[in-house]
Amino acid sequence: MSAEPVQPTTAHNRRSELLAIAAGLFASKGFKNTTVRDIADAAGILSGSLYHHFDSKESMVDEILSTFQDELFGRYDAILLSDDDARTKLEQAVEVSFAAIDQHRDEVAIFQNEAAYLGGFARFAYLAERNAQSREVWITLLDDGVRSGALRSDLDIELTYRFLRDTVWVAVAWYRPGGKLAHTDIARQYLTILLDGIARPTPTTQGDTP
Amino acid sequence: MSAEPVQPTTAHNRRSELLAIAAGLFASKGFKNTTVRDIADAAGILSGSLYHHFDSKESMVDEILSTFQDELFGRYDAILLSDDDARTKLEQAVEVSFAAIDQHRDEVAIFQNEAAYLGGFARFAYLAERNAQSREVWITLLDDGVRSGALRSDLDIELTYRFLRDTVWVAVAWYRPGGKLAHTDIARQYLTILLDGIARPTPTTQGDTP
DNA sequence: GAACCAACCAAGCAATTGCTTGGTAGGGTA
DNA sequence: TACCCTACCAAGCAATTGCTTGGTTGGTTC
Repeated sequence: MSAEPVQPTTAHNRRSELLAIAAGLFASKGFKNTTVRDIADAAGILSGSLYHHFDSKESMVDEILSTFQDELFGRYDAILLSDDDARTKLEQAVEVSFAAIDQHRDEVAIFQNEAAYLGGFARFAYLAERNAQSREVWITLLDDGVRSGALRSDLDIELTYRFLRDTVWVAVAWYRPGGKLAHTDIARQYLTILLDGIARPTPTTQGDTP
Repeated sequence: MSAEPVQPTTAHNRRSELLAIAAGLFASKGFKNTTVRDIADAAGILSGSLYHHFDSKESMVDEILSTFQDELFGRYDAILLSDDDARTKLEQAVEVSFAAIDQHRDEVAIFQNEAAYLGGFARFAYLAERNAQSREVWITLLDDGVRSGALRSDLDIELTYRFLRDTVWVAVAWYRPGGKLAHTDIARQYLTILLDGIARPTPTTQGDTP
């Protein structure tokens, strides 16, 4: 009756194994649409047995999302602190984001689809904080880009930020690893489309060096 | 206990009134997270009374989505059939999309968030069809754009299509009517960012007219 | 070989869910 | 007056849901 019972690995990993299974279901069916019985079935155990590992279904998403975000923002911070120029930093941020989509597709999808709903609960208040933090990262990068002359000076930073953020993350809806394009290729192409619009035009006329 | 009982209008409109209330809840909380009691409360009636107007909760989303899509694709078709040049058509398609976000925010949001899940049911098979149809619209516009020389010829059409589609529709996540920017302004700005990347560079060198 | 432990089962409970059923209030119509 | 119709109520049922409880199993440790 149950799906493939994943092969038993070393003791301490069962927890993360179950989390990965749950993440896959949450991502594809939605949090509310996924029952604890669904998760248990996919893991080859009974639903009650899940509660040996986790307090609740809620704490499963909690752990999935918070773990992922901690890692992601660690990488953003590293970029911000580096010595590279503004344009390079912006490119790196985009690349890191696409790498996250590649390596943590389920987590990104869950965050994309459920953050608005989950954010309403006190327990998930950190989602809103992370969202604000993310905004600061992009705005900083864009501001630096404009100030350094790497980006056009007539940009509506706020709108451009949303454009950039949305454009990057929605790719999770269609990207599948192992496809024709690697995530690095997609990041490159996205950046090309983006920067040839955002970047200052090639020396034609238009002098606006600050 | 119940929220504001909407003022009674003429008889035949009660149905669409209830649909609008349901759409608002589906959009903000998600389909599965919205109970028939939620909808009834918001309308100031009891949950059972909804079934005087509708067969099921499912048929409510069904009517919401299919009605919206019929209208939207009518507009796309009108654009495709017009005599305008490729670039104008592309701009119009983007503008129509942003107008849809402005005038049917709930419907767009529901489609964005629930289509993947609902599409799994036979009843909502038309969602996948509409999706394919939408792809044809954008691909056609992009192909025409490249062929006519309005767009760069080195574009990965498939990737550009996804970029364009995603970019347009995710705006529903943050756009609120009555804000600083009208939907027409946003469409303009998006097009500027987009086209200055997509459109062939201003006559510098680069001769690639086919 | 006794004690311990992580991982799980078997059974079920309380709450929530979509939906049904039989009835009623009030306005319009002949 | 009699009839009908729309919009609703009151009560509740069957299924599903998250979660609990007490027990079992197989392996490891001392």
